[in-house]
Parts: sequence; structure tokens; C-alpha cells
Amino acid sequence: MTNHAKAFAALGDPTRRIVFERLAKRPMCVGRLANGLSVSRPAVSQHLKVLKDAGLVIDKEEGTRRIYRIDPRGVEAMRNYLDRFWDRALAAFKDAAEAEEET
Amino acid sequence: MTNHAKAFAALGDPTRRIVFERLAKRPMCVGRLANGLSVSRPAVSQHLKVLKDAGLVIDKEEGTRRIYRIDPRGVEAMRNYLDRFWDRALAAFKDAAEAEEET
DNA sequence: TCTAATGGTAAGTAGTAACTTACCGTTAGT
DNA sequence: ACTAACGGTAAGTTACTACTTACCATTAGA
Repeated sequence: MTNHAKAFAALGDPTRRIVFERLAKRPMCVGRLANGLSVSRPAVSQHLKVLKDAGLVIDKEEGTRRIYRIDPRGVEAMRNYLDRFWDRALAAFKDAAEAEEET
Repeated sequence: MTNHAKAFAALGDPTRRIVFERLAKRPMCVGRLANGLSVSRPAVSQHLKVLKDAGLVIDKEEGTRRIYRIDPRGVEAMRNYLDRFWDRALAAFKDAAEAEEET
């Protein structure tokens, strides 16, 4: 499984997207992340593992706390992936338009 | 469920991503899409429905055929969503770096 | 009008994924 | 050293989703 494949699957889950968006606002430890979410702390840990494996977040130990933050490189990789298809899609649209004219 | 939420969930599935990537190369009818894929034609139809509902593809009837193509607007919407978090993540990184210096 | 081609939908199944509670290891402070 | 805080992991359950076959509606051509 390539990395951006994992990334799309990771952001496909609503709860995980909320975690991701909260981390986008500010880096946070797991307990604080779990507060305000409707799921348990272990669930958050599991989601963080998936996000980390997808290259979307990184973590840093600080005493007993573990601070998670977004990894911009993961986000950029997804952006680049989408860019490829955006370009292709635009080209296809252009071809279709030209074919239409030839009719 | 917002639209980009559906989009991420849609591209999270490997088979659906293959369908999406094949459509990126060229617009195609359902039967041709199903050829060369390891899943049945009805499965492809179901995937196309999900992709369409997510705003990632559009279809056009041509006789008995139904031609699917990528919708660049859907791709652009995802790109924009990611851009927001990319900016935020970079800002957070900058803040963290500055806080590090103050230590 | 009959037939073949195309593809969407219904119903059922099997595998996976998201969640829970319970448990354990590690670090900080007293 | 003992205790509390923090968080990762294991085990089990439930819900969902991707897939299959079977069926049906629509269109094109003979």
C-alpha cells in the first residue's frame, strides 16, 4: 500500500478527520484530544496510530505526555497526488471539448 | 456529510482509486472499466455511484452506453481542503520552531 | 417487434474496521 | 519507593462495506 493510499483511507473516517482537524488548529497531547470527542481515549490512540502510519501526523514525547502535530509533508503528498489527476482531468475535458467541435 | 468528506471516503478504497485513476487516463463506459479489473461489473457500478455522489466523476448517456469521466471540480475541492490544513500545519510548525528558540 | 447489449439495483454474505473495557508499562512528583 | 497521570495495546463485539449472483429496465439494430 503506497503512502497516499493510506492517507486517503485515513481521512476517509469522520472521527479521524475531526482528530486531524483539531491537530491542525494546534498540536495537542492525546488526553486533551480525547476531551471533547465522543469516543474513548483508546479509540483516539488507535486513530492516531493510523494517521501516523499514513504520514499525516508526527509525535514527540514530553514527559508522560505525547504531543501530536500534523506533518505538512503528508498533506503535501496528497496534494501532489491530486494535482496529477487534476491536470489529467482538465486535459481530458479539453480533448472532449475539441472532439465535440469536430462533430 | 460534507462533500469533501465523501470524497476522502471514496478515494480511501483501493478498488475505487483504481477506477478513478483509469478514468483519469481517459473517459470510459462501465463495461470497459470493468474489463481488466478483478471485480464484477455490478461492483464497478456501485463504486461509480459512490464516486459520483462524492462529486468526483460525472456521467453522460450515449445510447445504451454510459460514459464516465472525472469531474475536475471535485478534485479541486479536495485540493482546497488540503491547502487549508497545509497552511495551518506550516504555521504551527513555524510557531513550534520559534517556541523552541525561546527556550 | 424481437433480440442483444448495456448497466443500474436488490438481496445476501463475508471480511474488515471502529469502538468498548480491561490491562500494563513508563514517567513525574512527593 | 510509592502513587498518580498518561497513553499504548489486547481482546471482544457490533456495524458497516465491498463483493457476489440474480434480476430488470432501457436502447439499438435487424
